[in-house]
Amino acid sequence: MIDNLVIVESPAKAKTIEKFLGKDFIVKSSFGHIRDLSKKNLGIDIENNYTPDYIVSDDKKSIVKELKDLAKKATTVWLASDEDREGEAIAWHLYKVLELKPEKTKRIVFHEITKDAIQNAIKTPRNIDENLVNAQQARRILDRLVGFELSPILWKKVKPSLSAGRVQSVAVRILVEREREIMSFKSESSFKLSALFKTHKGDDLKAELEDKIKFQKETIDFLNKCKESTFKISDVAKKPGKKSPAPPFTTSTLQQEASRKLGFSVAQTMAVAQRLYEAGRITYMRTDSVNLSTLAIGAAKKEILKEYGEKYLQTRNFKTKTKGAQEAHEAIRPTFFGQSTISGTDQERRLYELIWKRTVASQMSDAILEKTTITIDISNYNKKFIASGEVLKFDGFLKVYFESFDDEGDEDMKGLLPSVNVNEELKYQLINATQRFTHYPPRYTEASLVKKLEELGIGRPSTYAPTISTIQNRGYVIKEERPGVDREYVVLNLQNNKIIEETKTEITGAEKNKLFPNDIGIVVNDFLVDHFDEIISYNFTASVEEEFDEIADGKMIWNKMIDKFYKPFHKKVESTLETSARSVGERIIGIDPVSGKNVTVKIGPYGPMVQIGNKEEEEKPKFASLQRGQHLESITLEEALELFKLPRAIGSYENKEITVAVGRFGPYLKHNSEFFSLKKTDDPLKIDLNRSIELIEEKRLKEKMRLIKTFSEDQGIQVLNGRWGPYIAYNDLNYKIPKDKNAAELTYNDCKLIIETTKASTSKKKKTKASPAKKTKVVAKKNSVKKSATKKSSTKKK
DNA sequence: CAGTGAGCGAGCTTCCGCTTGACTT
Repeated sequence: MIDNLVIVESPAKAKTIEKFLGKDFIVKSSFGHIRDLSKKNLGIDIENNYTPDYIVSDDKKSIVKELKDLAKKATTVWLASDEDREGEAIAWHLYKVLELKPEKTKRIVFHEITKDAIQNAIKTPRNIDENLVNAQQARRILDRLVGFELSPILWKKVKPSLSAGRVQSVAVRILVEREREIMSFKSESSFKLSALFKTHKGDDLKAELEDKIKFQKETIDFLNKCKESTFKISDVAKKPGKKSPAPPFTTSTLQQEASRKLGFSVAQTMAVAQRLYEAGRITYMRTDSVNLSTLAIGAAKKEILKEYGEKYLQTRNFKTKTKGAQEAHEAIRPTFFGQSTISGTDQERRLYELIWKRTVASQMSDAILEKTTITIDISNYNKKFIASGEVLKFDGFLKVYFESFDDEGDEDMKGLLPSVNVNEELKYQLINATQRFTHYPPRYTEASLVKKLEELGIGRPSTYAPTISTIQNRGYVIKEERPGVDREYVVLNLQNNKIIEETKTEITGAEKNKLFPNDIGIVVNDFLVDHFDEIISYNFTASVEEEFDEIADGKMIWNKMIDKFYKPFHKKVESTLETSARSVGERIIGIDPVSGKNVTVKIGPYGPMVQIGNKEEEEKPKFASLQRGQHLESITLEEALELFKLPRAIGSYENKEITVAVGRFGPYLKHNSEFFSLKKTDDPLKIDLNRSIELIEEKRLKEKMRLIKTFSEDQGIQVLNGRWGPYIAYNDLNYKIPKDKNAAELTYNDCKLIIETTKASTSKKKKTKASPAKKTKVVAKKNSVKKSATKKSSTKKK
C-alpha cells in the first residue's frame, strides 16, 4: 500500500520534489501529455458536437500502465501538473485514463519548486478546473482542424507532404513579407558629416553635424562654407542618466541572447539548457515568466552582498508583459547562486554563466551615467555640430552583465569628452563627409523570429524551437549565409582648406545565419494568403486566445466556439478545393531564341524548375532544376537558358570521362560510374577539371578514413568512423562503442564482446527501395485564371 | 539515391503543446 502518489509532468522535477516531501510520498512523472487526438482522419467527431477521440500514444503506454498500477494502490493521488491550460488538461486526462476516484484525487499547483511552496500546495488542494480543461480542448481541436484541413489542400494544389498550421504558417508569412520588403527596398544615400576639432587646450573633440546632407553638390557647398567659418561652442549640457538591468531569462529571451552572445541556434540552446536542468544546475527552461521566487531573490541577494557589497544590491520584482503568458514556472535561473561557474562541456559552461550573470544582474543596482552634449555653432551655416559623450559614474549591474541587441549601431560617439567652455572657439583639423546608404529592414535570425512570434502571442515556450525546425524541414525556409556585393561610396575630406574627393568600396548585404524563404515557402504562403488570409493573419491567434479565455472563465461553451469557427472555415476549404487553380508559382520569363518556344519557371515535383515549351506541343518540353541562389521570382531568361547546358563534359581523368550534372540531390560529378557531390560553393556551370579531380580525391580519402580497422579473424567485423563517432558494423547491424574505449585500440575480442553485450541499431542501407515520387491528381476541373499581385503572369489557360 | 518532370491509381503525408529518450552512419 502507498499513502500518497504525486504526479508531475517532468521526471527531473519529480526527483527534486520527492526530496522535499519525505517517504510518505511517491513522486512520478507523466512525461507531458499522455494522450492526444487520434491521427486517423481528424480525430474529431464533427457530426457529434466535435467530440474528441483521444488515444494513448504508443510511447506513453508503459508510463500509463505504471501510473495506473500505482494509483490503484495509493490512498491519495495528487495531480501536480503545471498551473496553466495545458497542465490542467494533463491533470484531467490523467484523472480519466487512470480511472481515479474523485474522493481520493486531489489537484495541487505550485509555480516554484521550493519546499515551502510544495508543502503549502499540499495544504490547499482543489478540484480540476473543468472550464480551463475545456479551453485547452478547444485550443487543441482548433489546431487540429486548421492543420488537418489546410495541409491536404496544399497536397493537391501545390505539392504532396506539405503542411500548414496556425503557428508555422504565420512564421513563414513573416519571413516572406520581410523578404518582399527587402526586395522592393530602394536604398537612398546621403552624406554624414563629422568633424575633428582642436580645443584651445589642445584636446581633440569629435562632433557630428545634426542632420545629414542629401546630395554631393550641397555637401561640397557646405564644406566650402566651412573654409571661411568660425566654430564656437554655444552650449555644454550635462544630464544624468541611468540604465536598469534586464529581467531574468524566459525561454525566448534566453534563445535570443544565446544566439547573439554565444552564436547558438535555438535548438542548440534548448538542448544545452535541458542538460543543465537535468543536472540540477538551472530551473525549468521552458517558461514565459520573468518571476523569481522569494527564495531565489534571497539567494541572489546573499551572493551580491558577498561578492560586490551593499552598494550593488537592488532587489526587484519583474512583471511579465508578454501577450498570452501563462506563467506556470519561474524565470530561468541558477538553482545555486553560489556557483558562478560550473564544470561541464564548453557549451554548458557558457550557457550557465550567461544565465547566472543575467539573473544576478537583475537584482543589482542601476548603472549611473552622465551624458554630455556639446553644441558647436557654425558662423555662416544654420546647422550645428553636436558632440555627445557618456561617462559611467557607477557601474552597478554592468559589473556583471550587459544585454545585447540585434540592431547595435555605431558607437563611435561614446566616451569621455574634453573639458571646454561656452563661447570657446574651436579650430577644425578635419571635416569628413562620407556617403551613407539607408539599409533595408534586417532579415530574421531564428532567435529574432522567435521574438517576433512571442510579441504576436503565437506559439509557446515549448514550441518555439520545434516550429523553427519544422519550417526549415518542410523546405519553406533555409538558414544560410549569403555573400554581399561591392558598393562604391564617396568620401570628401576638408583639410587645410582643401577638399579631397575619394571613391571607396565596401561590401554590403552580406548575411550570416539568416532565414531566407525558399520558392516553395513563397508559393505556399501566397496560396494561403489568397484563400485563408484570416487564419494566417498576425492577430488570428490573439483573437482565438480571447475566446479561449472566455471558455476558461465559464462565459463561453467550447463546442459552440469551435462550431462558430468551423462552419465558415470548412465551407472555404471545400470551395477552395473545388475552384482554385493549381498554384505552382508559374511565370513565363521569355522566349527561347533557339526554338522560339516559351520559357517558364514553376515548382515541379522535384522543386523549382525551368521548362522550355509545353506538354501540349508535339515535341516534349525540356526541363532543368533551378540552382541554389536562384529564385522563381527573380531568375532571368539568360540565367535560365544557361541551365540547359548541363550535363556537361569536363574532361578526362584516369582515362575516364568526368561529366557534371544536377540531380535529385543537387549538382554532382560522374566519373567511372561513381558519383561525387559538388560543394555549396562550386558552380556546376563553371567547375573545371582541376577542381573536379580535387573533389574526387577528397571523397576517396574520406572513404579511406572511414575504415578504422578490420580483423583477420573475421572480415565481417568493421570498425568505422561515422557521423556520430566510431562504431562497429557487423551483419548489417551497427553497435555503439562505449565512451571509455578507444576505437583504434579495440581488439577482435573487444569487438565480439561489444556486439554481444550492446543493443544494435539497424543500418539504413537495407531499406526498401524508395518508390518513385508520385503526383496527386489535380481535382480542379476548371482552372479559373487567377492572378495574384506578385505573379507577373497568369497561370496556365485551358 | 543519381538523368525524373507520368499513367491505372492505391495509400501516404499534416496540426500544436506537454515531456524525454531512442535512434541515426
